[in-house]
Amino acid sequence: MIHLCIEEKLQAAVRAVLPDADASRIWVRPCPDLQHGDYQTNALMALAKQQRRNPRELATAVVAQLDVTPWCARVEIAGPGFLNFHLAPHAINAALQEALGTGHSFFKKATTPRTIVIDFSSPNVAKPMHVGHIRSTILGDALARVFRLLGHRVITDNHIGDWGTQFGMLLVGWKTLLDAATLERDPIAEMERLYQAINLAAKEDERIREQARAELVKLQSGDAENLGIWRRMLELSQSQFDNVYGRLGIQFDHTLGESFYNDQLGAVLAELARAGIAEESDGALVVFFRDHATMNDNPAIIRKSDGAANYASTDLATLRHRVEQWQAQEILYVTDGRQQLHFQQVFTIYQRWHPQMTARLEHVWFGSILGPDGKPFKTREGGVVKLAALLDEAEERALTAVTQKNPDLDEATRREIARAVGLGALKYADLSNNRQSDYTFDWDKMLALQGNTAPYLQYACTRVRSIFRKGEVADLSGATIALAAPQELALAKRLLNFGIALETVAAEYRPNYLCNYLYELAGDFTAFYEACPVLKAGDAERQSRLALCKLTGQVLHEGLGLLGIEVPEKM
RNA sequence: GCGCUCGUAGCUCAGCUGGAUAGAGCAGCGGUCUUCUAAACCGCAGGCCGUUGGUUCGAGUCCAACCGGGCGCGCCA
Repeated sequence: MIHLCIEEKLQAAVRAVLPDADASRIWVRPCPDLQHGDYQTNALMALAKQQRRNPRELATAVVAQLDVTPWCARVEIAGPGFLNFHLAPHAINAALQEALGTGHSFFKKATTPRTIVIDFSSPNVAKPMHVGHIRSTILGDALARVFRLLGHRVITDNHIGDWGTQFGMLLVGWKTLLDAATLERDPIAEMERLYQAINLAAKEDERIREQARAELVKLQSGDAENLGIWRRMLELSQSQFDNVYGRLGIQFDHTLGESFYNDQLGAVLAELARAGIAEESDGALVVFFRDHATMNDNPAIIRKSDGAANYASTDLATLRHRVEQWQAQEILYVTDGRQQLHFQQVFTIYQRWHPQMTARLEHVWFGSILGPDGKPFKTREGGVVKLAALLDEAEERALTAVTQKNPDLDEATRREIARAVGLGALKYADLSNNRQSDYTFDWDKMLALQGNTAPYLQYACTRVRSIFRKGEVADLSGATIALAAPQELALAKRLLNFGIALETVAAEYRPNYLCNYLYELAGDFTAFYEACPVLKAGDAERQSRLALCKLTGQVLHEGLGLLGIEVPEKM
């Protein structure tokens, strides 16, 4: 948090020099090259440009007002107007010692906590969860964890697809083709089979299509039998969801699916029509964006011409619920990038509907997962990759690797390690990419112990733990830290920047910044580990190095935890 | 046609309000285990950052045009 202290002083100095300027965006970041210093700001150059001043002169004036004595040994003006801050050794030591004593890891809680709703995962009832749900699920969970740690009030909501036209088909299938034994054994597979069979039959046979429509109408009008079947399908699906989320270590505060908003839709649509926001067009209720720069050609249908609501109307009702009932100040929708237009429309409609609304709405979108051929990821047979099967394979592959490496461990231990490593690898592969990029799914790459992978980071953790297992280490909370070797200094300075990584994740909803940080930290630790013996060092040095190990383990563990990744004791 | 997005090393990817010599991993080449886990580590080599213009003291990053890929665009979600 030293950087925040420096930043605060720097901003104060800028205000002293330029009272009218906006100093809030004058940030301090780690120097990309430690040759130049530990922290730098390049923001004075931008400010100088804006103020039409000479950048070096401005920098000189700011430095004259700047007092960072407790933290910095010196401050330099460099190049066209960079400010480079060189940390004072005792400040680094003090920060590390404080973290050792408190167990608190180099970040600061938000001074003004926000209420943040995060909408993610959103699987469909009666269908298997598949690879298409994984990015949303993992990204949403990681973001929720980061915002919680930073002190925000986070509400996670699983907006499941539990209503809609597919239930007409499913009901017909349930009533005519249901195999009770299969349903007992594998309910999701059976429901999927019913849906596919009826769908196929309906393509050939108009009567089946008519039957499905009739069953849907009955369901929607509250028919007891159909509602009962629907509830049963919901229960069966929920236990599948619970199973997958249990394996992934994910919990939701709410699971308010589409059906939850059914009885609000009529009123929502009526309000939008009455307010003149929506209008009839070809029998549907539609919102136009006639004076909008890019959406003037893309109207949004909020009620179909057959009178049924669709996902736009449900999303509007959902949004209202989150703003009004939960007092959300920020709502994140973690979905596929293909829904950008949809959310732009929903957000715009809602702004027209509730112009006084101040909540920040963000579509936190992500790209596709591609197979080795560069096309959307499928099974060898060209089918959808089911999520449960994907988790199984991750664990199996990790088990093979662990067994090769450590054949002496008993099977239960190896399976437990494989679980953490396999699922960790799967999650990390997703999180370590820029979420907006498409990424190529590759088992070997994600499970590799070299490179920016979960196993590499977990391995670094086990090396730390191994030291403590062998070392019989006493309490380190009062240890004196002295940093001599360059690897010790580099590691120590990296530790200080954990909070910056968290800040950038939160600012841009991008967990890959945390991944990059952890990878760099693990790299620094490895360099230290290679160069600096810990247990064999002399007393004072041993204490200091053990302290570094402890803090590294603490930050790695906490960081991986934020990504939903567990750390095995051995691997 | 309109819109979104991507184009960085042979491959897979990073690149944080525009900033200092563009970074990793794999693959390639060469090294390191009587020493805290060598599925580890170190070194070498590898780049007109799609093209062309523009803005700027400074552009992989911003703007425009073009080339090439992916995706979206009235009753699926």
